Amino acid sequence: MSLQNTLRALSDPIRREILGMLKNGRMSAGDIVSHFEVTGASISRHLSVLKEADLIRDSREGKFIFYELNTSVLEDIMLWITNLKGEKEDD
Amino acid sequence: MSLQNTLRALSDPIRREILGMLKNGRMSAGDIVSHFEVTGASISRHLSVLKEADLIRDSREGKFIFYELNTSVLEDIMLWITNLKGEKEDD
DNA sequence: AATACATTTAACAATTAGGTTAAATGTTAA
DNA sequence: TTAACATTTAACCTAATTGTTAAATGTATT
Repeated sequence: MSLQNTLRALSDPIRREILGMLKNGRMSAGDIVSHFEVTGASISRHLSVLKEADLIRDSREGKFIFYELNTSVLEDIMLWITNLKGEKEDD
Repeated sequence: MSLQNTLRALSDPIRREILGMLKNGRMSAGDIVSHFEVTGASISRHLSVLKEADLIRDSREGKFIFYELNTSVLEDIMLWITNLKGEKEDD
């Protein structure tokens, strides 16, 4: 919801890896968990951080909760960086 | 030196503000400190985090240490984000 | 060499973050 | 409605982060 949230969410390697996995399509929480060594509870909290940052969206389907990537907030980071570099390329 | 370091460095609002200040040119540590409410020691550690991340460079000139922005590592973040969004725009 | 100034480093306290296990919630199916 | 499964939430622990003050370092000036 804010640049702060987004950057904080991206500052953890597990969370970045989750985003990378979701690039190939949506996955259930369980499928995501199975790619890591840490517990489901731990991944669940990572997912909630990503969700708070609006980097992912979730939707329940029966027993499963599916997560999918939402890249729109990444635009803000791009803008911030571009601006820092001197807004040479952006309008 | 790594995406991890860079993103971690950017995840703190004071550090981002420091970078924003340096956009307008180099500044001494003391000048940077005077823009914040926190102590010099605290800013000094923020500066060292930014330096470890290679986001700033320092050079001593007499009593002063000047800091300047180094935007080159931001490229890596741009690439990572672009790739996550589907590498539609990059090569 | 002694003092003063600019900045960093050390030592410590408070807060935040990330991990674990156990309990709770939501959903499906018997 | 009970049992089983998928996931989250709670309680707790440890490690990392951020801030403070005090001491240390590096440079300039007298």
